[in-house]
Amino acid sequence: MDSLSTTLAALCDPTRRSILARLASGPASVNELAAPFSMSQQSVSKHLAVLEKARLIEQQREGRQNFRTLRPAPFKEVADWVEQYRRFWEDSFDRLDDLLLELKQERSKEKKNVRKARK
Amino acid sequence: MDSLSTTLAALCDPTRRSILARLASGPASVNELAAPFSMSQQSVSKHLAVLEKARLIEQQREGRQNFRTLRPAPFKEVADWVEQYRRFWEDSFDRLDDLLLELKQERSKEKKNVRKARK
DNA sequence: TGAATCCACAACCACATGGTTGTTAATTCG
DNA sequence: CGAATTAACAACCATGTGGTTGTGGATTCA
Repeated sequence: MDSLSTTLAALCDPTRRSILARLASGPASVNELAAPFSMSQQSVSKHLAVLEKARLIEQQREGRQNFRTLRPAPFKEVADWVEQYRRFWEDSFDRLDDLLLELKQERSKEKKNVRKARK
Repeated sequence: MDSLSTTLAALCDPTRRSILARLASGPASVNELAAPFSMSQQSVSKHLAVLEKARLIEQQREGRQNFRTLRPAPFKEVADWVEQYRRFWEDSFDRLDDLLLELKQERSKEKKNVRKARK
């Protein structure tokens, strides 16, 4: 699977996003990360494995404990991807209507050209 | 499932992102959307259903054809979410090291305080 | 009207995902 | 040393996902 798909798949679980939010305030051990959730440590470790495969976090052993830290790159990848669509949500509703109308007119023009080309 | 999770789950498939990219240049029918892929029309329709459940697209019937259009709101939701993490990827690597070092030091300060509190 | 086109619905299948429990290795502490 | 802590590994299970094929309804066109 491509990198962006892996990243988005890792991010689509609320437990994992919550873990990332915790890590945004600094590294944490597995137990610390698991504490807020009503699930087993093993389940949280599975989530951590998913986040690590997506390179959203990295490990750093210290004795018995295993600390996790954020890795920034995939976040930027997501931001860059969604940025392409900014014009859609930033235009006012009126301007969006204009945009869609414009696109629709281009569309029917193309259709006419196709018909013309067939004749 | 919450709205953001549904959106990210819809976005984590490359076929669906490709469909959205096509729709960014204007509305399209199911056949038009299915054409670039080496999969059945029914599979593409399933992907469209996922995108529609996430409110990333909407339908508009015209005779036999069923056109799809982009809906901007969920894109903004994703952009707003990832924006929280901007400071992590925008800081230079040196500054990031500083940041992590800083967080780490805060952490060990907390630890010391905990030990102090126990005494 | 009859044929062709567009597309949705349903059933089926292989595989991934998110949870569980049981266990064990490594490390720290008394 | 022996006990407790931390966290990983493995097996298992229910459910969801992404594909398939078969089918049929609505619409258009000759």
